[in-house]
Amino acid sequence: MSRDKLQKLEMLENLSQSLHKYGMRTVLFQQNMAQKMGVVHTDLKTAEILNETGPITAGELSRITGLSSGSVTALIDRLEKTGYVMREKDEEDRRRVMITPIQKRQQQIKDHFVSLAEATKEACSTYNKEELAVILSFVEKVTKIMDHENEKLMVERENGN
Amino acid sequence: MSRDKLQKLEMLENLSQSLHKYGMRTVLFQQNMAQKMGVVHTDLKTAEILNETGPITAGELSRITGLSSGSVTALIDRLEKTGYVMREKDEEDRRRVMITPIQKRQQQIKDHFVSLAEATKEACSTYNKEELAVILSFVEKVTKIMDHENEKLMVERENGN
DNA sequence: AATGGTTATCTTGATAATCGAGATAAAATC
DNA sequence: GATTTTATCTCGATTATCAAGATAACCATT
Repeated sequence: MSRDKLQKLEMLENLSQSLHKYGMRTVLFQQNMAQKMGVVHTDLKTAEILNETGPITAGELSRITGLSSGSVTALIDRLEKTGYVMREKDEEDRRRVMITPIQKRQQQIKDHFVSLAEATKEACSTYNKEELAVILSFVEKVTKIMDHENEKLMVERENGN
Repeated sequence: MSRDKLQKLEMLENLSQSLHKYGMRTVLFQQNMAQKMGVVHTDLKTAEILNETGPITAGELSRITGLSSGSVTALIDRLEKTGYVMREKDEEDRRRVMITPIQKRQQQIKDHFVSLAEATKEACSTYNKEELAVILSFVEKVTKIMDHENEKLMVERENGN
């Protein structure tokens, strides 16, 4: 293998490890933030999921979070009580319960992430447009990979470990 | 503001949001993985912390994880029982208990992340060395930011919310 | 329209992770 | 040497989660 190729492999390995470290910090950050907001880690996680997906059913929430149906019911109870979401019966299929995020509360959550977002934008402002385009493509790429890996794990779980 | 500048600001905002989405998926991934491995989310998180820090005291673990001292004791009990760590009395300060990760088990954890790491490296192999250098610098940059934000949250917590 | 089977959510009792306050013991400070 | 602080552990209470079963709506077949 060429010297150039080896160098690149090394960089890829380096990148993979750095990304892993970053991921760990993200997990810690979310947990710290939940604690600051006075909610359980699961609750913040769920609010964030709903923020991205919009209204979904309890079943979908169960699948995404990996919680049992019973836990999801309790989870929704908590989120409803604290005003983050509301239950809405689906008129199409009346067994279904749609979980709808409440805008006002969602905004309050986002406010907590402002500091992080600003720091990120600030730090990345040193990159020029071409570099930013590369970085953005990278983040979107690894996001897709995460989606794929998560899908694999969810399917495994459904087929009984 | 110039048209160019506006475009860049938009890209930065876009990047920040994409990164947030990626973070959410990382959190879900770790939770899914913990479930697959049959351990509590906290336990995997702790094992990963120890993997990076090396041996630390119970107190430091309490600070990093945000758990109470009582919970940390129980946490270490679980990790010790399942062979992930061992307690070691610090001879310098005999109140202290050092938590030392056990290599063999740590490796077993890493094995679970191989699929993700390979997929990441594969996907990023399309970038050339210059691009990879930019991306790597970016990841290291946002990791530092996360460290800083986490430190802020930990200090807030210690000063009673 | 009746039946049986599947799907979606909720209910309930049990388990266990976490908290919080207090106990113990070692170190640091005066 | 006495007091205060620090580090961990112990233990009872709380609560998030699970697992299994109940309920109710949908769907397909007859």
